[in-house]
Amino acid sequence: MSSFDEMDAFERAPLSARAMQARPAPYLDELNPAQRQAVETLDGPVLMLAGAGTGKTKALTARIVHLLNTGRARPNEILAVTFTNKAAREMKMRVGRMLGETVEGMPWLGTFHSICVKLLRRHAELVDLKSNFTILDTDDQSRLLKQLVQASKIDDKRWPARMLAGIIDDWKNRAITPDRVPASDGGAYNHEGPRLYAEYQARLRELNAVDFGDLLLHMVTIFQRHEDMLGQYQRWFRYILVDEYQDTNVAQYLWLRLLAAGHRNICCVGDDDQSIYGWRGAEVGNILRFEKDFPGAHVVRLEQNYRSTPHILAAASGVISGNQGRLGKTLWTETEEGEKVRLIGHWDGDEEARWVGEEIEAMQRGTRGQRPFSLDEMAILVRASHQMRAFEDRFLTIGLPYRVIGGPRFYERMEIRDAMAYFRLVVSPSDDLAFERIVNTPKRGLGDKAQQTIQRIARENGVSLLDGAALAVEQGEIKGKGAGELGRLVVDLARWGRMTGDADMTHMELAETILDESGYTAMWQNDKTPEAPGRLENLKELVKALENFENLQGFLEHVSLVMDNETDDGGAKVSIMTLHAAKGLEFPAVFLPGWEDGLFPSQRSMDESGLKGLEEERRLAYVGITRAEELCTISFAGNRRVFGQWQSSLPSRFIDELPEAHVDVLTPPGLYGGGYGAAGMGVSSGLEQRATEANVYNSPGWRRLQSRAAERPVSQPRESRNQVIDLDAVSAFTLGERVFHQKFGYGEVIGIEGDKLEVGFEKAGTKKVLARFLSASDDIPF
DNA sequence: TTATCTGCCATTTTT
DNA sequence: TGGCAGATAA
Repeated sequence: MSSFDEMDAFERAPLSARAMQARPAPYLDELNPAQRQAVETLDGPVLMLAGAGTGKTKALTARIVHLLNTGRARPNEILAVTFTNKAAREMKMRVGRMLGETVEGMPWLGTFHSICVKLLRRHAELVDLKSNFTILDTDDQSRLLKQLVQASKIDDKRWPARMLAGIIDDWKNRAITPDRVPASDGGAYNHEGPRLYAEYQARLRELNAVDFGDLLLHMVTIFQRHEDMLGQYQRWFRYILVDEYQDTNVAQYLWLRLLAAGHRNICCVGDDDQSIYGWRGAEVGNILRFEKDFPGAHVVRLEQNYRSTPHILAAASGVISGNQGRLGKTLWTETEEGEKVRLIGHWDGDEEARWVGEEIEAMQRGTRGQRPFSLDEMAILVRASHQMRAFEDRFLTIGLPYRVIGGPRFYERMEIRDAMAYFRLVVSPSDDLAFERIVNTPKRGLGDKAQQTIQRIARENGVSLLDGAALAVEQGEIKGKGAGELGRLVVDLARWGRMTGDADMTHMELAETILDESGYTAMWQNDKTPEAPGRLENLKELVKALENFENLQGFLEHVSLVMDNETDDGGAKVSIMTLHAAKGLEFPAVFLPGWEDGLFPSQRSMDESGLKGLEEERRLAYVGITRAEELCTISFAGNRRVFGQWQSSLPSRFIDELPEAHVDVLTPPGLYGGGYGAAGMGVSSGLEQRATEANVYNSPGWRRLQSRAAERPVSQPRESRNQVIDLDAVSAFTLGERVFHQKFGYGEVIGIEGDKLEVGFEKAGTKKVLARFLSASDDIPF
């Protein structure tokens, strides 16, 4: 700065620019203009509307790095919240990588829940808890509720406890404490809901426990009641970043608003089009309302997509444009056109699975005209997990390696919870829920009656169940072999408890000792059910996982919040998962099966939530399509076995919403198409036939479908459909038959091996082709 | 107390 | 059709 003028310019430049002159910011060069704006607008409220695949995480991490680099905040002054541990981990990793070697910890980068645990442990006394409270998982929660329900003499047949659990969760999601249950909700759970909620909360306090919902709710309560403390945190967290804002529920929203109320330096990132957790309490309204909540907010749209081809984006946009009240984004891309979204109809669900299996194999070999895809690059995304079975069955029979993503988490497995209950009891002997879980596991001859006795004695003496058990044994209230076993358990637990302080023993060794001496390991070793070996394996995993922690306490502290199972046992596999589980992931090739009305969009969604439900389903469709990078294949089946019963169904209404110009129909018209109707007499259809080559299929099932289609109310016209049910062509050919192939032309069948045929083509020579790519040549009438 | 049976009921799921 | 929970029988 030699001249005055330069000095002046420097003074007038935004603070960030000045700071950047001091420090190089190479990470900014890698951003597109929108991303850069989102990163550089540091002060005041910012809403980053990030469409699918637009580099949201990149922008978010760059923003954190920028805050640090410009000296706006120290690492511990940034509050960055995510929903999942995975997202938190990834962000941590990327921030570290961007910053280079010197990675200072970001103590307040984590999930809503983990951050709230940290805060709540500090201030537990403000909600009548001790700072070593336990966090109940859903299983503990429902057992507790069941006890309360039964104690209230409520018919838990008609009013299942899990229903109550749902209602209470819902209240907690909406930040409603027992004293504030709105009158309109008073009738919940046979009018007992509000009372039981209060009882449940009281019971949790007695147990010094919280459930997941409480973590947020308690913090909101504390902040609302203690302004001074809120003020401290408002000053402490100078910048707030929120990922997946469209998934926040009311409690999370309030929590954020309270914390941001002072400086309003809050940056929320999200995509209203990807809000798919409404049923879990997420409020799309939060993101739609952002500009009202934070007047003067900068809204930045990330619209350049780096993931998918134009056809895929266009298809996704076409579908999502059917939704009302969107903030609106127009995704665009520079990538080359690629293939259109493929659409194919199948006769039934089994046929669909078979086709997908073959298609995957073909794509793997690269014989479908595309580049070869590795199995890791392909995924099947379904609406409901029961759809997975058809694929699993099929893939098992053809020996196609696959992996199912989702399903029960590691720590949700029975053996893991049992083992953890032992650990819990060793660490905190007054953990009654843990005691209940394992008193009779393994079987110790302590049935209902014995357990009731323990409960009674514990209550009479005002002590924990474990102490009650000790008394019961002393007083001879428990008889028979149970008495000896129970006495031994009590003594053992106390002994293991003393061993936690033993310097000669690692906590892993202790854990093993507990599992062995309690007889728990032996229980599974003696179990001859097929899953027993797997459970023993899981227990080993559990002990191994302990390595990462200082001691048992430390492990238990974190495990309920941050343990997930990512057992990647090498080898390329096709992924199968639900659409929900796929959010945030991407694959070069994606299969979206089961696009049938009732299944997807799900009838239940529409029944329960009407238009709102339908729109969420549509967002789910949007999420599904936008997972695909190069090739997206949508399919449906005309018949499906539902709960063992065959049902025919109509293609999903979302299929109608796909823009025709970006869709390649792999099956010919006929079913709903004008003109071809019931007069059908064709026998086979080739998959490669295009829409222009009409074909009809003649069978009872086909006719059933047609009549169903005809019955459809006029209010929902479904005209000029472009797809037809495919049929299994395998058996349709005989040696010497004259056939037609889309690519190779006419030829004669000279050999049959299962579903593969050897065909001598007139022009292309002898080839081995899949039967389904052939049609009897006489049946190409049009 | 434990083993077997019957009958019910079936989305999406993170923490 | 199948998985699970509660009821029943041994």
